[in-house]
Amino acid sequence: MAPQEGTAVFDRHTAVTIAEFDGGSGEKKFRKIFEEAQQTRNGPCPVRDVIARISDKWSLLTILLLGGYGTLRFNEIRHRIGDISQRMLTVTLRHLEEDGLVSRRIYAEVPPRVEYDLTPLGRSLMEQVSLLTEWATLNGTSILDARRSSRRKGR
Amino acid sequence: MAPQEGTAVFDRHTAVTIAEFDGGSGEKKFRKIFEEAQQTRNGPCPVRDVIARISDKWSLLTILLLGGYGTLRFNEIRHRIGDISQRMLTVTLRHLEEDGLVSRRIYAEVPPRVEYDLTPLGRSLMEQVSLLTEWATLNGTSILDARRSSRRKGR
DNA sequence: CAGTATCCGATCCGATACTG
DNA sequence: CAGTATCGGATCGGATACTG
Repeated sequence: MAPQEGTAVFDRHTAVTIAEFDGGSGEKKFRKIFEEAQQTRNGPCPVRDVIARISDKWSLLTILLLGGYGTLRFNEIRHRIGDISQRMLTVTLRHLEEDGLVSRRIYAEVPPRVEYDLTPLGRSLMEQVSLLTEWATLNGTSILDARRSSRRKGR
Repeated sequence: MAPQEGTAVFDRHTAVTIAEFDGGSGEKKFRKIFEEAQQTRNGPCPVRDVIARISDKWSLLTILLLGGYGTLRFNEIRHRIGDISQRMLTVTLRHLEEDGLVSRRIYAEVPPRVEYDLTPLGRSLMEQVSLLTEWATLNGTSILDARRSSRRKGR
């Protein structure tokens, strides 16, 4: 069980940690995932790209909203989210539409009516995101506690 | 099956979409998830908070890396990610540590040695994130294709 | 109703220089 | 080795005013 890939010599405690980790369920898989997420340096990579696109203040929330309520009009989305500006909702929806995650249907009426919905692709993403969200509701207080106690101890 | 909550009258196509969606697996659950993600307006909410914290360029990638390789030293992380600046790695790791997702062990040696690892909380998050990443590797090309064809069509 | 257009402050993030 | 400190450009995102 010699160290590889330039990792330093382990002390006893670390060795145990690594051993436990290696004994667990498929660390190779996670390594592969990370490596795939790394291809950006040599060319475009979907993982980093997806991360970049959903890493903003409103995308995930919008996807969750459309996932939960189905077809919605512009101002329905706006008011359900509540504290999103008109500009940012427009920008967010355009991005999601460009990526094929949200569909946009315009009805030639006066006053205009525009309906948004998740595409099948968007719905499949929403299912993953909802799992992440469930994790957050379960473990969010742990994070907030850790954050508070870390701040109380200074820095 | 009357419309509720202020939604407009549906045309036939939309009605079908909604019906299919309602007939599916538990849209109420997603509604609940979204509503929980909404509590921020009335007070702090874990979901929006977690979203805000991982919504940056490097957090998810760092979590994936530590998940895949276990204990790593500062420069090991740095070089495996490759294109992260020293400053951003420090900032990212401090945030993750504050939130109790990453542990930091300092060894009183010269030259200094600092080892990072996921905490159990961080590991459980990593498992969710890795699912999201698997989705991205599977569907990333669909997104890139959609984006490209949307850009080709102008705007 | 569903946007656009413009402005501007906040923050993110990289580059660089320095340090225990 | 593993940081900290400082600067400046880029981008994000809110407020406001206007429009088909």
